[in-house]
Amino acid sequence: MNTGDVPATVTLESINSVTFTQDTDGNIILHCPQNDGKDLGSGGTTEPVHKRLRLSSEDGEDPQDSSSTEYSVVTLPITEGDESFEVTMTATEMRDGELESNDPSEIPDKDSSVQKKDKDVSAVSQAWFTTKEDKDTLVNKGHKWKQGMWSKEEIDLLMSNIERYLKNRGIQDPAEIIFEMSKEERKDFYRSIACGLNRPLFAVYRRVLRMYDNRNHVGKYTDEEIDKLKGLREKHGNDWATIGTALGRSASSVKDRCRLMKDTCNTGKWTEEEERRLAEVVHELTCTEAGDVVTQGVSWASVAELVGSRSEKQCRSKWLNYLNWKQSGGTEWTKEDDINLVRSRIAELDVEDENYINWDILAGGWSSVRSPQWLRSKWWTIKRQVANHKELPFPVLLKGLQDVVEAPPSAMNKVVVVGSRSANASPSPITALQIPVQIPVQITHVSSSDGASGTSDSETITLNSGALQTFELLPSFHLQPTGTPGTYFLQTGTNQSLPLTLSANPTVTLTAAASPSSPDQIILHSLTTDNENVTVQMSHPGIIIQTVTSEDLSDPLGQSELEGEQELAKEEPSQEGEKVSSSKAIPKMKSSGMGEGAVLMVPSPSSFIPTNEDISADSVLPLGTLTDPILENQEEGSD
DNA sequence: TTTAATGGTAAGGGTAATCAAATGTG
DNA sequence: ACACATTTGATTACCCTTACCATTAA
Repeated sequence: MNTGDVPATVTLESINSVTFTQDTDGNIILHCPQNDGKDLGSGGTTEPVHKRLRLSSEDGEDPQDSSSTEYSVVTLPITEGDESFEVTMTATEMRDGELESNDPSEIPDKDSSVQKKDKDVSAVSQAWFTTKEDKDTLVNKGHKWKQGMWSKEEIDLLMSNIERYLKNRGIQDPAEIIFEMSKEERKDFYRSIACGLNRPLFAVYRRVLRMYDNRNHVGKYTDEEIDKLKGLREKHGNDWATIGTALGRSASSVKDRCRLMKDTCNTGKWTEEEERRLAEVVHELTCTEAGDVVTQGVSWASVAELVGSRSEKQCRSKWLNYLNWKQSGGTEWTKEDDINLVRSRIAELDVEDENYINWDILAGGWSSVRSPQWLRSKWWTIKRQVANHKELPFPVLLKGLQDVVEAPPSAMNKVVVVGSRSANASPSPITALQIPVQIPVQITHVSSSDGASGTSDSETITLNSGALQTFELLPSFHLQPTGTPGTYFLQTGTNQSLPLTLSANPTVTLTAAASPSSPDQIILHSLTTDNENVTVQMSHPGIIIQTVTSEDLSDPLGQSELEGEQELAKEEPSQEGEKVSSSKAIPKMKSSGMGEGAVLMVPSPSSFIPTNEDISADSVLPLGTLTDPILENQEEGSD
């Protein structure tokens, strides 16, 4: 909730090589390399220094109650050729009790000088609790921590923590520490790398083991492996470690694989008899009756046992994604449900992170929802319509989707525009502020009325989009090649007027209008459609229009940017036609040789203009560049 | 000897990506 | 009927937490 924003801005001058990162709660962590302040008393200490910034404004502060003021980074303009940078921060009032605890008996600090301020997060991240009591204790003290899938931000932080640890000790490969060192030798490794992560230590530990175990993420099991696995299972039972070693797979991997191949398993379509049995068993084990909605508290292992012909996962999947819904009188999911989900249900929650969505509540009493789990996966298919959904902060993504779900299905196409902050920006992925809206444009031909890339008022660039559209950029926009074939910056040479209007019949014309935000480059800023016109507002530096033509599909860049594009909005007969306000603004593209379209990835509607309030989580300084082995590393390394 | 911290295992609920069959569409 | 695109159901590789056990240091 950013309702209490105080317009306090502070300019900091950074000292050399200090890095800011931000944790999942929006706290800013100041990372100071070891040798910078090499006093720090205890000479032996080699811990990296992490400081959670807690800036206090004079008068907002009331030390009496434990309310405090949190600051978050909102902008980081980086001036080139200058060591310094500016950090603009906004102050946010914290409600007391949320994270604060003045309890002096908290987990003791071992390193008093450095980490004593980490009371909130560290109590969690520095505790190896696994028992119910441990958790209850912490919960009772008012602590909260994150569960579930790790976000990209968390992984990034973890990686940078690891990298820093390695650097400090001159170690190259984290696997050395994790798999070769004795406990003694790697003392405090896990504690160090858990800093800033609001997760229990054991969760960090688990994740790290998985990440760096080369026998994990091996990929699909071959038939030979399956055979071998069956044999090994006979011989070694549930000794997964031994079986794993013999197979060159991690213990958890072979364990999971075995779960899928219960001895007498049917595959493929369920028979009516099987379905009947499944329902019967589920209701019996959960003491419910036919027609009741049952989505939790089911022991699927037991269910599978009783059903006999299916594995636990098959049973669960069948039940949650189909059978329970069918039996309790569910209705079909419609396009309106899509809109309802995105524009109302989720939006009303006003949560900052997807992880805070309670799908159980959301799914309640919604007859076309098959189960909370199913609804969640529905959300996933919706958000994948946004090509760069993974990089977008949740609120930004959500806002952008509000347009996407209402757009006529034909407005979606396999189009990708990749945004970038500026032409010469570092390769860091800066797509934080960009809301993709996809416009079916295929740029098959680019011509310029005069060769001089300049500011001639009459310059016209035509993007021939095949059957449907032609883009004309007026008067002095131009496309600047980026070096990647088919990828351009859309650029203005002088102060251009914005927004632009894009009319779609049959020529799409970008027309300049009022005041610019950037003299050089512009970004599409909003897109609205009424019957005939598509209006695009533009501002902010840096946009790449990447075209994806049939020929380009073999291009590696094109490929990678296209991933996850399969399920773009479907055409819906829409019986209640009048419900949806959007009409067919954009005629469906004939597939006459069109292949794929081009995609524009644009920042969001005008309400979303990246003013400072909207910039947050991703506006952190670049961290180190340690790659995530899970994502990056498919080949073998050390073993 | 106890006890707390740390490190570890198996089980099982879960997610997300992929494959394949079914269905829709011009 | 067809050629195809899209949707949906099924599968599976991988993720995460829980419950519990083992070892070690204090």
